[in-house]
Amino acid sequence: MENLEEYKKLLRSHKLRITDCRLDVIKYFLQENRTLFQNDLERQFPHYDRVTLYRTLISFLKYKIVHQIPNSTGVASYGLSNQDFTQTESNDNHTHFKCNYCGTIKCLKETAIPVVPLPVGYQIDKLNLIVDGICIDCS
Amino acid sequence: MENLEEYKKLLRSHKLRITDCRLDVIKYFLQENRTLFQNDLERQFPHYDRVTLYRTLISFLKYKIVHQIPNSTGVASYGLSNQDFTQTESNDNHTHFKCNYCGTIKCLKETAIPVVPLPVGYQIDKLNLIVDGICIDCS
DNA sequence: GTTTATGCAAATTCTTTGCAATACT
DNA sequence: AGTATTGCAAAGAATTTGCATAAAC
Repeated sequence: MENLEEYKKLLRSHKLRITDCRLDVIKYFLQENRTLFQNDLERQFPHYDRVTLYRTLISFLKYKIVHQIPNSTGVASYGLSNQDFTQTESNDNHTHFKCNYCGTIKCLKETAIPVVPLPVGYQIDKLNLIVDGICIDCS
Repeated sequence: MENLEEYKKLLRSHKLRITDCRLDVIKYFLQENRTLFQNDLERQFPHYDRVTLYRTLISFLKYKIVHQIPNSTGVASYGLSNQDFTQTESNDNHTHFKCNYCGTIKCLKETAIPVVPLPVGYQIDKLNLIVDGICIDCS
C-alpha cells in the first residue's frame, strides 16, 4: 500500500481525522521505507510539536497503522504496517534487518520466518526476527 | 553456568573487580532467569545508586557478561549471557519469548533459530528471534 | 456545533557524564 | 599504593499527562 488516498481511507475507517501532521508522517514513512524513531520525525518536521508527533504515533499504533520494531537501543522505533488487506492471514510476523554500518533498519517483507519449534506449552502470537549485519547498500 | 564462583573467575579474567554490587546483580539474574530492565535492578537493590547499576550493566555488556535483548518498549533490557565456553560456536543468536500476560521475557536456550534465506548481498552478523505469546506458566 | 487534534507547559522516567570519596587488589 | 568502582550532583534525552486553543467533520 503506497497510495496516500488509501491511507486517508484507512484513517477515516478508524474515525481518525485527516490532519496535515498525520498525512506528513505517513508520507515520510512511505518515502523513507525504513524504521523511524520519533526523533526522526521531530527532525524532519520541526514545525510540529514533539507531543503531537508522539500522539500521532500512539494513535497509529492503536489501529496498527504502524507497529513497533524490537531493538536493543532503548529507544522505541516504528515501521509502517503492511496494510495489504487482500491477504487473509494476519501479517504480524516480521523480519527486520539492522545495518551495523549505516544504522538503518528495514523490514524485509519478502523474508518469511520459518516455523520455529518452541517448547511444549508455549502459545505463539507473533514472531519478530531481528537480523544484524551489513546491508546491501553498505557492503 | 549457574555457579557464582565461576562468575567471579569471569570477572577476574576481564580485570573487573569483585564487588558486592556486581555479585548481587549476577545472583539476581541467575535467580530470576529472565530478562531484566535496569529498573528491575533499581527496585531490587535500592541501596545501590542508580548510576552504579547503570555502570554495572555497561561494564557487563562490554565483556558480554550480559547482552541486550531487543524489545518494543523503548527501554533497554538485558539478559545474562550463556557463558558455556565448552561450545566452540559463538552463541550470539538468541530466541526470546515475551509473555503478553505476565510480561516476562525469557531466553529459550534450547530453541535454535532456523537458517533464514536473506536477500542476496546482505551479510548476517547476529540473529534475534522475538516470540510474543503466552508462556507455559500463564497458559 | 460537537468532537477530536494540536500546542504549550510541565512532570516523570531513562540515560549519560564529571568528580570526589571509597573500596578492591 | 595504585587503580577501579561507587555515590552524589546534575545534565540531557525520551516518554507521558493536563488543559486550553484550534481544526476537522
